Amino acid sequence: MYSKELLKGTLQTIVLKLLAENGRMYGYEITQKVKEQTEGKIQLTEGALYPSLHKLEAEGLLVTETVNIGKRIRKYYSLTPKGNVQTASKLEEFASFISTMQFLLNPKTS
Amino acid sequence: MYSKELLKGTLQTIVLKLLAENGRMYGYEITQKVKEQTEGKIQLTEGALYPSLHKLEAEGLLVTETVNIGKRIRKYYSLTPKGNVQTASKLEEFASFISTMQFLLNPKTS
DNA sequence: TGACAATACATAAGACTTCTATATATATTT
DNA sequence: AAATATATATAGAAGTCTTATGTATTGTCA
Repeated sequence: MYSKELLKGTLQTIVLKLLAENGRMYGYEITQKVKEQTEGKIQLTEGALYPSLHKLEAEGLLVTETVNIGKRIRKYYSLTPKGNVQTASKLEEFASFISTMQFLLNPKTS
Repeated sequence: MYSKELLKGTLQTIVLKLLAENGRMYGYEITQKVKEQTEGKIQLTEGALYPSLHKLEAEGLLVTETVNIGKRIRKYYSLTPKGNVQTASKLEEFASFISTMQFLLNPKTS
């Protein structure tokens, strides 16, 4: 598990990318997928995830779909066209940021 | 310039690494060095840098040295032994975080 | 069948980091 | 003489995430 600060600013990017890849997902599924794909190194907390999802929805990047699974409600999130565009630009920005940081922190080798 | 959020959590790492590399530096020098080395892509603001330096000092990772340049005061910061240890571990953590993120955001190619 | 863990949603309060704006003062360039 | 660069610093605000908590259903194991 990484120090809390590092993850800041990357949560939205992670969520958007996962949705772009998987079509539609629900909150709990996202936390599990991230945990699984990072071998537990990144674990999203619900207190961070849900506000973030709601914010992305309010911004028009996501839409929701409510499905009843037995007596339980499940809320699926998926990207809007606007969300797709944002995802691409967020990923680009992150990639560029990483390469800048790598250069800054390791000027001799990269 | 990157979105503000991305930088969060990396400022301390940047500062520590620069000090490890350059021996001792003063605040303004740090902002200029980062700007120069990243071709303006990362620009530290004073409002972020000074509180961060003070915090690192309070934690015993940095020590200060005040020097008079003419009538102007200049405050040099340098790493303590504890600061050196922290720097190494921060850099390691960051490298690991980056590789996890790259895997997560681009599972096909990396 | 009873208890516990996993699934699934969500919010409130607070911590922490960083930004914007502001203040102060000297040195250098035009 | 004015503007810009150098140099430190703080206050207030914004934003993100954590911790803690709450609710309810479903599955598993003893």
